Amino acid sequence: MVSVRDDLSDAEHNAILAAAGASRRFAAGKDIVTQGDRPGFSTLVVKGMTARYSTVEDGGRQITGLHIAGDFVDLHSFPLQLMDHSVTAITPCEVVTFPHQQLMHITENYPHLTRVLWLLTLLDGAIHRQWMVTKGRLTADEQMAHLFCEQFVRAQMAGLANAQSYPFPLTQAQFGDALGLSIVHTNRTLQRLRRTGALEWEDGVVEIFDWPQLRELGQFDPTYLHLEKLRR
Amino acid sequence: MVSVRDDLSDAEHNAILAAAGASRRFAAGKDIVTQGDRPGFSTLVVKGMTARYSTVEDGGRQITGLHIAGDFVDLHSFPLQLMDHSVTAITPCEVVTFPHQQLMHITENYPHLTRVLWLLTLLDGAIHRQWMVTKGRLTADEQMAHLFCEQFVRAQMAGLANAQSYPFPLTQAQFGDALGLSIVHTNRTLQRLRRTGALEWEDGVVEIFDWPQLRELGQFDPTYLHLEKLRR
DNA sequence: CGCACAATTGACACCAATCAACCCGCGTGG
DNA sequence: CCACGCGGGTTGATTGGTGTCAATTGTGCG
Repeated sequence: MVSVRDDLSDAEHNAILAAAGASRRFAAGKDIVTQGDRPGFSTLVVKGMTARYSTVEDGGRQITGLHIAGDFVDLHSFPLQLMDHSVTAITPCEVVTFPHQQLMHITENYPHLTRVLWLLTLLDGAIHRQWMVTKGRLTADEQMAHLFCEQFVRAQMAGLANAQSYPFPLTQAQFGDALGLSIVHTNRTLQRLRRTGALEWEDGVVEIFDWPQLRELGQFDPTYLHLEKLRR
Repeated sequence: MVSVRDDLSDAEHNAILAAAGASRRFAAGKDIVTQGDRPGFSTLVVKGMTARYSTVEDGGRQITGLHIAGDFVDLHSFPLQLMDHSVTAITPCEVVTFPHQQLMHITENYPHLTRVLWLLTLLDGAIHRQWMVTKGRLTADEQMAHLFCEQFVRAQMAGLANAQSYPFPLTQAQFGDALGLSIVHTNRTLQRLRRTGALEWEDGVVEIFDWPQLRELGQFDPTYLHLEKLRR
């Protein structure tokens, strides 16, 4: 979402580059971090799409976040240490790890950069709250429209979107896990959305035909994505 | 939840005390911060219960978090500035404000204390994720049992609980807004829970009769509350 | 006394989960 | 080459959970 380079001085930029550790690749479907881990480093997505998820007793899975290039998927594990959920690769992924020791050095020496990292985790929290609202108080159609809107804006911010389309390489089952819906109902809801003519979703690409209508359907207001600049 | 004094050195403790600003009181039902505000300070609850919430077009309300004594309700507004949701007083509340200028001073001079503040916001995020999971993948009964469990543990951590009971001063309508259920269904779900004999909820107090059963019902695993200590 | 609010109950409609098929494209092995 | 399995998508039928509408009770308070 927000590139970590935003608003950074040269010194800060160099510090974050120096903190980067190993590059790693993950095949689609592989876990990048697993619930219960104490990873010792945090992971920045460089290429591909990842999902945070938790499972429940009956085997159900809930995806609690989707992350694309430029997102830290587990920056919270730096202060919290223990992973309370898993992160999996939706597509083949390329990531860079940031050892917590290096992040510690940053927090000891670069207060503004520390606030930027803090802010990145707060954006996740803001998105979490919005998902709670859509899950709790919107219909399946509205919720789905909202998620399509959100992902469009986030893809734009990451520079991954075209004027009217963006990559969205989920299966409908995964999409349903993010929405908290069954596969069947996800499929039917998607078909209703398609019939509105607001969008199409094919071959991992969402194409928006009628943005005002989609935004209206999903009651989408991007304020919670905090597109404005960070306080220095 | 976690008292901000945990793990703090004397110097850090003094710094946080020095950062405290005005004390304020709010009557039940009054907003402490409102969506769209740029408060310029963050608010720590000293007494009473507060709720974060957002509203949707049809007038529906979703409560995205409940906060008790010891919780910062809008610490995220320090890095993010703009409030993307509102916070209201469930009961009469006493709070202390921390001017962002003072928090800025802390982040410039107390790296470990900064990480503690960061951690507090990350705990909110972890709870958000858990709420998403219960909303998306558990039944109303399970979700309600889970919330009762969570609130019990959090009340214990704040020193507000007795051995088997804790204050829970919501109306059923507010409780339903937190669960994402209608008032009627909230009431019926509560009655089913009561009939299990696991708990009672009367006059703003929850009394737990059968903790193992309640925990089992709600599939409650407190890992996500990160009860362990912060990395120094 | 009258009123507002919280809790509760019944009847009903509807949204979404489940179960069960089926189609399709693709890769693989006989 | 073809049969087969498999994952992803789609559809129909049915069930069940949840929302909505409406009404009632009880309580506290002006």
